Amino acid sequence: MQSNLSVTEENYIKAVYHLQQASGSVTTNVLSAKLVTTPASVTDMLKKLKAKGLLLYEPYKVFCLSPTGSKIALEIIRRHRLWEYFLVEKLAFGWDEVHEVAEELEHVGSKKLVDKLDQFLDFPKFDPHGDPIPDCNGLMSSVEQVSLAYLPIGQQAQVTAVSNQSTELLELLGHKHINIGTRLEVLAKFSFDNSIEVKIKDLQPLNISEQLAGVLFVKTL
Amino acid sequence: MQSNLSVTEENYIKAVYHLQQASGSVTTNVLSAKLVTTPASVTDMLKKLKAKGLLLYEPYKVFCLSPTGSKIALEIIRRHRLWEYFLVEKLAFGWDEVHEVAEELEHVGSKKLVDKLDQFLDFPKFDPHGDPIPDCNGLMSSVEQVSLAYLPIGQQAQVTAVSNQSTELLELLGHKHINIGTRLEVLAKFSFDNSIEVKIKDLQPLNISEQLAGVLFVKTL
DNA sequence: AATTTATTTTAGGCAAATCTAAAAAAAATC
DNA sequence: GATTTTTTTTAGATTTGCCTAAAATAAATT
Ligand SMILES: [Mn+2]
Ligand SMILES: [Mn+2]
Ligand SMILES: [Mn+2]
Ligand SMILES: [Mn+2]
Repeated sequence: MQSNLSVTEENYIKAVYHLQQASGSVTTNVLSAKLVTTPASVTDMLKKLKAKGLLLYEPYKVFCLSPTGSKIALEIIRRHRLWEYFLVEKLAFGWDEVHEVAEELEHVGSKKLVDKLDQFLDFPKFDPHGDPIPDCNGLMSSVEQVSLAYLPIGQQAQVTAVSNQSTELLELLGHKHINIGTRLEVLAKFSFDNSIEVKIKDLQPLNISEQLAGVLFVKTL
Repeated sequence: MQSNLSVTEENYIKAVYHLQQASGSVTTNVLSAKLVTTPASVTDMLKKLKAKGLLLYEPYKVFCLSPTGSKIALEIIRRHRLWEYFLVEKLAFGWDEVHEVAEELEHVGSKKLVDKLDQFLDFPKFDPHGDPIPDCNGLMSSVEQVSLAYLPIGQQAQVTAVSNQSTELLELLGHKHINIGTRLEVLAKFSFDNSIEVKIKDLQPLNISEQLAGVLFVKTL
């Protein structure tokens, strides 16, 4: 069950996955632009990935990942986003300086390492950029569900989940009259402390701290 | 000042360093055995490392790392041992299952990553196997200085350092009459809790917990 | 000192990943 | 529908790291 792919193959698979998300299928030219390489190099790799059963590809046609390929892509993305979360939350990196390093760390494939890292980080659901982190089975929150911290001003949303079940968190949510299903609107965001002012119907506007916003997940309305 | 070496080149440099430690200089045959490769492949790489100024090498002679090569070796070893420490102390790996993973993580070269990891781990001086971790300048405790946790029964030693300056630690050391310079002998080791019984002259035998032994560094006598 | 043995290097080749230039196919335009 | 343009693939090289087999050198034996 271990796939044993080269760093290059993994980077190709991840790139195909991300381009698919945007447009359903991918072309040689688009992929070569994304990877900053030549179309000829891409064609070489496409044949290789097809031979390994990871890509559905016929010459001159658009292509997409096979089910196996998609599963591997999600493993790589899981590693990438977990490491990003680690770098920001534990090593005090800025969210804008983690990508390059995660681009390397994502290729350390030990399943045990990744699952233990996930546990150490308390199973985060979103990376520092607000992108969902696949769990150990490749499942992740739908992209509609995002951390409250990433909503723009004026956005209306409904609380769908909290990433933490501690009594401290539940106490705070009770005090602010916030529950799963609560509808709210972002009134303002303050860069000084990254706090957010939100409006809940029939209540006074209230302030959400950076810490709280980070663990509150909502779907936009 | 960034060296930008391949994983293979880094593994060669590290192997040369370790073999040098044992015997002062290295031969093609010995290195090929260590890296499980052929002497011909080693010769190829030796020429490449010489061309890069990392190795002092003349055909048919023994060779050793240049000052630059040594510095790079210490950076790789620093990364390897810091990751091993991280895996054991933060991710709850067993000390016997970290080497393979660290063998991969050591090649992620970001200086910022490594120094922040070091800080996050509180600047550990020894890895889980008792080997010293070079600091950000490549300096490390002499191999004579080891954690008390790694001394065999019957060994006499003298306390040389503690890896932590907390008041809690100093309080405990005061209570046990242990100072820098204190001479002791290991009487027994208990695998149940990894505690150690030591004898200090003119005092009753006393028990050192696993936690305390881990931060007490000694030189053997 | 001559011969045997061990070590090391060279020569030539292979696989992976890349490139440039040319050919083939598909898409867009007239 | 024919022609131009774009996209994609193929052909042939290059670089890195590795191999085997043969040649060169050094070390050990007699
Ligand atoms: Mn990558
Ligand atoms: Mn991200
Ligand atoms: Mn390694
Ligand atoms: Mn170690």
